[in-house]
Amino acid sequence: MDLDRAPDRLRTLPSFLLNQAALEARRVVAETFAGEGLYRSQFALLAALAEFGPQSQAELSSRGGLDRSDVVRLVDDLVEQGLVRRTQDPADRRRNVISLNQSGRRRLRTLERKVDAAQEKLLRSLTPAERTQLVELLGRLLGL
Amino acid sequence: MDLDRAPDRLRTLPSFLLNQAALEARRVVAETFAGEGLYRSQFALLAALAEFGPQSQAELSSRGGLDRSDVVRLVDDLVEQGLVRRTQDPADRRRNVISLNQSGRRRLRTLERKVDAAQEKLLRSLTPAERTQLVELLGRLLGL
DNA sequence: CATATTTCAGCGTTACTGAAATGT
DNA sequence: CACATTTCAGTAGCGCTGAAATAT
Repeated sequence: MDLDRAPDRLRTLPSFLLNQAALEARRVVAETFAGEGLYRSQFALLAALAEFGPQSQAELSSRGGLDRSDVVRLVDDLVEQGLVRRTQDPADRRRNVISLNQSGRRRLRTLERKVDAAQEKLLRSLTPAERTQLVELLGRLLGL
Repeated sequence: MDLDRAPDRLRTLPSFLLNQAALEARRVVAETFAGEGLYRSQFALLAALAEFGPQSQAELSSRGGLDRSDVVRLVDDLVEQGLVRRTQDPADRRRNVISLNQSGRRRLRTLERKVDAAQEKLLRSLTPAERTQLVELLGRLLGL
């Protein structure tokens, strides 16, 4: 990337740095998911399901920071891969209830290990304290 | 976005937070550039030209963190808009030398003001010290 | 009726790939 | 010859829009 040659105007511009850092993150994490035949955003879906249990696509959408219409396609694919189940909610027949199955739970555990390894690679130039700081600052920026 | 409802697994995952923060940055900054009829990456080109003077597209590519092939199209557009000149380098006829002209310099000044205003908006939940810290951490992550 | 959920078809931007053409 | 630069055509992923269908 050679960003050390970038103009000062960019090297200190938060929106630019965030963009470049996100790109780098994407590159590092992409390797993991390419090998798994999954999209990165599907990890968010699986994680939300593991943490909050069966839920509607609308909930998955807001919890994973994903568009409602993308959730449809991503869940389609997860169903095809046998990682989740999609059933109609009897209490509100507009809703689909998505739930993790055994295979999904197993797959998530594998992914978590690989995703964590990717973070390590991404953050290798930061000390543990700095990593915490970064997470904290980003969280605040996002209103978390 | 409602990311406060996100699972812990994501709320503390650096690659996820970087991605979401970059998205937010893109949303905020996009307003500026939509109104200007320019792409965000063209700002990077103009800034590099202002700071380092006339240079080849290859240099612009590495300095702006852009792909060589995208630089072609972005410069095409900047030429059309009359903001830069593209001339062949007599010393190495493979190269194009891109240079800012008056109109480009003026336009850049306007953009800088608007981009700075957008940063303010993006970072409004952080103190000045925290903003500096964030820039520092991202710079380190990127090897700057 | 207004509102919520899912689904579909399609768009714009972005980063990228591979290869050709040209020149050093 | 190996290598660098520009250009072109095309791809994939991502975030998003608008509208239809269904249900509350």
